[in-house]
Amino acid sequence: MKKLRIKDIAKDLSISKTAVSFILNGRAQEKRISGELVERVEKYIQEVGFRPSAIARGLRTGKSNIIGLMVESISDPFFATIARLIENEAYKEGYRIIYCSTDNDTEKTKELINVLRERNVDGYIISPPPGVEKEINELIKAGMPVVMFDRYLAKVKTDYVVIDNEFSAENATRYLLKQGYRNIGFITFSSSLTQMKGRMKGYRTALREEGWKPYVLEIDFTPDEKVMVQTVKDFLVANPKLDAVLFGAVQAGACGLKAMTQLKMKVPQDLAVISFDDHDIFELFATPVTAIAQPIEKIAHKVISLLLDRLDAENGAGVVKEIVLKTRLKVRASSGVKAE
Amino acid sequence: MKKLRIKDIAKDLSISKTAVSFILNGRAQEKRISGELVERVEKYIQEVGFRPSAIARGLRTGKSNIIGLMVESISDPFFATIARLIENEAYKEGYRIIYCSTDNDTEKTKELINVLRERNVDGYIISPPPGVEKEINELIKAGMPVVMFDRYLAKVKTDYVVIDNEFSAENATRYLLKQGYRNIGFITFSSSLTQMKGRMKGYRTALREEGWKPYVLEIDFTPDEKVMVQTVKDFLVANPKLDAVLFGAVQAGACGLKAMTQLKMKVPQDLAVISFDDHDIFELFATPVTAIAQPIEKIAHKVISLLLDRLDAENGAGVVKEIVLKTRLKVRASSGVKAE
DNA sequence: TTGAAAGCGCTAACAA
DNA sequence: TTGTTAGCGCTTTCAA
Repeated sequence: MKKLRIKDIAKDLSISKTAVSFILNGRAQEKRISGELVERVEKYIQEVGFRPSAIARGLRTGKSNIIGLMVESISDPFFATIARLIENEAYKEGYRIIYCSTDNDTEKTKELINVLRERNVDGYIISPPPGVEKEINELIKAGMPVVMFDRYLAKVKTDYVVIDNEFSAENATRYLLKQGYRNIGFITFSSSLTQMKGRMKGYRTALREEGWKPYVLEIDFTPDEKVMVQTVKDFLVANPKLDAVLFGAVQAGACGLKAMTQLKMKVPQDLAVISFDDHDIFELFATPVTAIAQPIEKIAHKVISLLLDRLDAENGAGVVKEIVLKTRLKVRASSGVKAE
Repeated sequence: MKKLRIKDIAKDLSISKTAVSFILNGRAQEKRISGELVERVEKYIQEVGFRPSAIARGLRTGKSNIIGLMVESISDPFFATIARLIENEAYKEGYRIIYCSTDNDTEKTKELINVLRERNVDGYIISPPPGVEKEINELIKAGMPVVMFDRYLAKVKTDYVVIDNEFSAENATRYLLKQGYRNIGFITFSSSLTQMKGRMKGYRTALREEGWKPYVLEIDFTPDEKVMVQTVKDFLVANPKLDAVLFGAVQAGACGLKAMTQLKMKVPQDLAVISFDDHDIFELFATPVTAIAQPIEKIAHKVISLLLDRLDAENGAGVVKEIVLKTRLKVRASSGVKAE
């Protein structure tokens, strides 16, 4: 049973290719094709399980019905969850997803943009590394819908969805201060990205305004987690005065908790903890960890809605929408009042 | 700057379309095109950033260079990690990935297979739900390379990569028995899939041979985790004799640990724990949890290698490779010797 | 080495 | 309502 084409269907049913095509595309009524014929064709198509070639259609129409999703790493739980939610909503609208992991690598991302481009994807959802402004702007200039999330690029004028990083970090830091902690560290991955800069800024602001000194550790990301855990351990040992720490991301938090466990530090007695991103590890840690929870569902929903809007719009351009969502501080035992 | 076509390149360089095409496909030497010309064309292509349309090429050649990846849910950390590793290796070989989450839903999966089929994907990596034997067999009959993983379908004769579920579960159960536990429960998601059946069987075998009674809870999966946690709580409360429990999957383990935390049960004093799949939550739990770790890298590597082999082979058929990998019991404090 | 031309399967303008 | 036809951009055969 070889693959059928529209032509075959038409021949089998002794009707025209055009009619089949119109019926397939739901334009039967518009083209005034008899309901009787429509039914006959649909029944036949059903029977033989005919599926028109998306490739051929794509070549002809210039639409691929594919959305390119570029994230730092699809295995990151935050991005994996977003990917899942986006997939669901996109699917309902007839779009499929091709994903790429950028590793936050500028050159790799440029290449990946080209890869998606040659596949004629209809729209892009990008959590961009720094340095790809030019490439994304070219995409936009070529009329492609692009939505950024998690971070944005100041020099790229297109929709984005982010959280209020600065406020969230400041708020969490102030919370620690209110609980009685004074020497509060900030541990995060080194990054020039907007979201990390915002978190860092909020942390520094809170401390500065209250007159306390910042202690910052920027971890270089490596695939070998042990190395990163060791970095955190060294930092904690080198700064025994610390009584609290804010982690800038879930992986930083995971490394930190492992480091603290290995150092046999008690939470919150030896060190209070708050981390960005909520995750099972924080809920289940020996002392449940206070987390700055991102509204993941809302982020995913906004992202795909914005993209679908642009996809529908046709007319390109339109107002640029910059969405900033609020986080929620989920207070748990790790940030309890300082005992002394 | 509109999109270039091969034709434009040829015109700009005053040479033939054919030459450009051959050079693009690395067949210049074979076609005895002068090195000088090749260089000139490559330089120009570089300069203007020309990328041939993958769609047009796909239509012409029948190859899409896309691999379809179908997993239960891309947000599941196990599948997300696999997806990432597969992406990397596939990318090196020039393949891109379209993913779909099946939700383990038979009808949805059938539809998704068709979706991938109409996109002309070159190969399939599937972690199949039950009931899609017919559809997958059709794929295979049509000459499509298919590799299954995590579980397999007995009635589908194609490559697969799984772990030794039965042995792993039996081994873990025996370990608990050796540590002095006697009333050992098994908590898992309800499933007729091979991997879960294997785990169940191994668990039962160990208990039967040692003369102890099984206690099984099969959780119905729901997106609302609270419901599942409650189910586990009810089960634990209803079976106060339990002194140990084996979780059949990481999510079951997560639900279980949450339930136990809420019930203020101490591990391992009130209940010893071992879970399938290793994960940060197990490492970081108040009492670190013994885990049956799957060799994720090896699984991903095997899966994509098998698929690439088949993709290269052309000749279809070939011997069916059924790979069974070993797991590793990572012993932690949650399965310490029973105190009494 | 090069050029012409067919055709992958589909859509859609146009004519009937 | 229906049929014809011209491409979409690329690969590849064949002849020059």
